Amino acid sequence: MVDEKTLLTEVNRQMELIRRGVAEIIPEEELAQKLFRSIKEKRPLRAKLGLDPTAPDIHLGHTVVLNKLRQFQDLGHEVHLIIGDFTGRIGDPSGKSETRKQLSEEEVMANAATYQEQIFKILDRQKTFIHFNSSWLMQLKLADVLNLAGKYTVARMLERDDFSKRYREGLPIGIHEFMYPLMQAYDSVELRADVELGGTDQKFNLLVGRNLLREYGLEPQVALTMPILEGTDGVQKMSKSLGNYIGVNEEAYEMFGKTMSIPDELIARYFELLTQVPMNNIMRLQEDMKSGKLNPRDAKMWLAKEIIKIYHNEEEAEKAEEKFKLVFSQRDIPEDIPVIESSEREVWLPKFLHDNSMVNSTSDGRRMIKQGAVKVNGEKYQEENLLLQDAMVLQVGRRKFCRLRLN
RNA sequence: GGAGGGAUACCCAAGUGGCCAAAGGGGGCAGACUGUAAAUCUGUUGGCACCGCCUUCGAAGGUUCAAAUCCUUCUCCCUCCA
Repeated sequence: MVDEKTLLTEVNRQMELIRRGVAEIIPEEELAQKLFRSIKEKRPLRAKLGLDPTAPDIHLGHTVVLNKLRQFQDLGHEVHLIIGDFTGRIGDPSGKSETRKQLSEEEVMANAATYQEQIFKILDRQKTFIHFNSSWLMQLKLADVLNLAGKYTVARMLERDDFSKRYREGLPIGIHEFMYPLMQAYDSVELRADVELGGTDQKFNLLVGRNLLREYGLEPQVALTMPILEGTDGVQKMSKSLGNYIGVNEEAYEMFGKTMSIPDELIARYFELLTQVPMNNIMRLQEDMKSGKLNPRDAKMWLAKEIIKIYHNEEEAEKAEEKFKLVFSQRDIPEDIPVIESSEREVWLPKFLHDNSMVNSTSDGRRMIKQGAVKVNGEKYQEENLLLQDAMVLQVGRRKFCRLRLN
């Protein structure tokens, strides 16, 4: 039997780790209580995360929440992922900007599979449970649905910014839209979730879950929100459609470069939300950058390596750094560049570059040449015609290279 | 059901007969600088063997020497009224 004091120390230790990077824990004391009981009774907490099955490509923005889940696992708790296949299959006819397209069962399953493959780069497979919410939502009869709807009021639904704003402005709100938070909340009921995680944009939904559990006479879940990560542009949230993302499946060198392109101000935030580097070290790093002791560039290189270590490995991280330094610091030509074959001797460069997808069009090619962006064997080349030689290296801009092979 | 407003390049947005391949901003790309693919500054940003030609301003027709701009029809979006 463990004494109370040891228990409390452990609770505090876990709480401190869990607090890292979070936006809000609602309410914090309740989480501490749940932890206390969990440790005392040796019964892991059930941490829930809902996933949308429409976008199976995971980027670092998604990993902010996943990392937090992983942390729960490392502290001995369980992760329950809910694949929202029900809504995906029903489709969303209200569709504000774009109508959510209806997915077939096969598509949902395929997406879920890719999801998992990527998610387990972060989560511990042993402590992860996957559920499809259609398995219970599909069973509900109209009476059940009405019963569910009866647990909430329109006024409470309108608390959500999005709804109240649209209501005020006279924009349409589909009645079924009120059902989505309730369905998500119902997932928590089915699961008996202890804590549900999500981005800050999910706060309302997480709280509906909390209230609904109470309505069903169960212990309310704790809502834990994580910040929305800015993309490599440093302003807008990371998203695939904005093209400011770093995907977890990307090559190491690509990850390295993209990380180097984030604004300096974002370095500490990325460390905090994307790596396991201790907070003390991050604070020190921040001070050193401020005092000029540490070049932000070097901090970013460290960050890039830390990120690559997670999704690839240490060796890849080192190699990516080497290559980056070679290309950008020494302005040298890397070894592993694509080889293009040609049987011609003399070519018109704009077209040749276009044919080999080094530029977007011949016009673009001409512009590049004019702007001095084209190099042949490392020398700036401003002519439009070029005599090809075997093993010649062509370069457009800083990072597009190719080596010729004549045949 | 009625009245009105809108659709322009990757995005936002000017232009309401020729000077429009189409202002401005964002984004992208490139150059300079910085031993950063940060910041800053500059250039560039439809295609084509290119001082010329071809295609592009929601779609299709029409008027004109000349249309993003005027006319007709159509599609979609929005606002107000019922």
